[in-house]
Amino acid sequence: MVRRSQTELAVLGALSVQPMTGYAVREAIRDVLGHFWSESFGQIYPTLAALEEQGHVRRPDRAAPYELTASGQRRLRDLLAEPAQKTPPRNGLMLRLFFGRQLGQAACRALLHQARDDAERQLAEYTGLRAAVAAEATPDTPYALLTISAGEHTARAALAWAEDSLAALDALPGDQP
Amino acid sequence: MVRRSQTELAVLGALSVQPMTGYAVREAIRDVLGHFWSESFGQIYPTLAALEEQGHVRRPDRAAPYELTASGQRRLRDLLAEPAQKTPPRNGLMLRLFFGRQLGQAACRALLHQARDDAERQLAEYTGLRAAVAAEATPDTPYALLTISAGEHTARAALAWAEDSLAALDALPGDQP
DNA sequence: TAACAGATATATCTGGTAGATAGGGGGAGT
DNA sequence: ACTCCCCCTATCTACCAGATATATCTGTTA
Repeated sequence: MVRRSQTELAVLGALSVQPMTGYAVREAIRDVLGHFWSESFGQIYPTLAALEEQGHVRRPDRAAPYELTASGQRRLRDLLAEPAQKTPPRNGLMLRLFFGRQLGQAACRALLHQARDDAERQLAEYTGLRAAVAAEATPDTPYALLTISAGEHTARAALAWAEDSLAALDALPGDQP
Repeated sequence: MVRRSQTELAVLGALSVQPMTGYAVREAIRDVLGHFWSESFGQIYPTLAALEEQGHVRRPDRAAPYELTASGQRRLRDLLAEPAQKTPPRNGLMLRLFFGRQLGQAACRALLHQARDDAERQLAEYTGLRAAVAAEATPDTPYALLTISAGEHTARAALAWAEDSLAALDALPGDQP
């Protein structure tokens, strides 16, 4: 199976909202899609160049922002319809907890405390984000709320897991804090 | 900041359980850490060669499995103590749902159905895994159960989110199925 | 016994990807 | 004029996944 570049879809999607420079594409992806997607300059600029060569994206002049062409709009729809390829898991926290006996019980507790705090902070972020997005009702709003809801569910799950796990570690025989 | 190879930690961790060939390392990572970690041959073989050169890993002869040396054991502990670097998010499902209006409501519903089924299947997997791991009690078992619990929490959250989202889409004005 | 299938094992290549780095240009304040 | 500080465009290195090539070993079937 051929590996497909996922950057193309994200860049076309960003430009479907409004014309932007490469820099602004990166900002938009970080600020708007940041909780489930990320792109780096090293990907964005070559992708924009390739898209321009294929006519999916255009710049009135060298200094103007990139804008989607009709063919780019079509390309976006095609890519959206392709099945989402899932990225292989790589969770450094779990890797450390799995070898927790060798890391030590105290260090594991510290990791879990951090995970709990992270989840709490994230949950608060999503709550604020939900309010901001819900405030301005557009045809796209319901779909954006779907992705925010996913973040909330995930953060709440992480929070509950961290609490459970701290309790489980406390019940373990061994050096208590 | 220097980027650290995360493969090194995973390979040393696998070899800390028992001596293995490169092929077996890959199998162990897939079968035991598979729900939160993955490695490819393209990473494992060069990493093993580098670890051997640094003396962290040894092979009695060319055909024997790799085994951890004392310095490798130390290296493993050092890497475990390093803070886990989180991988940037890249969720193709969310990317598609975010641009759901352009994808179409029916296609979004199909994606959510698939997500719900995936979550259900995963949850069943974790339940089976928990039973298998809990059956044999070793000093490492409680830590393995922590990572399984994380999977269960995440899968349950994904399930609930998919149900919620399907309901939200149904409540949306537009082409109903 | 020969042929075959399938698992084990090692290695390499291509191309996607992250993160660091470098530097040009323009506006704001001093 | 000077010099920050953004905005903006790149480029490079290292990391990484997945496909592929190749060879050996083992058990099964003809």
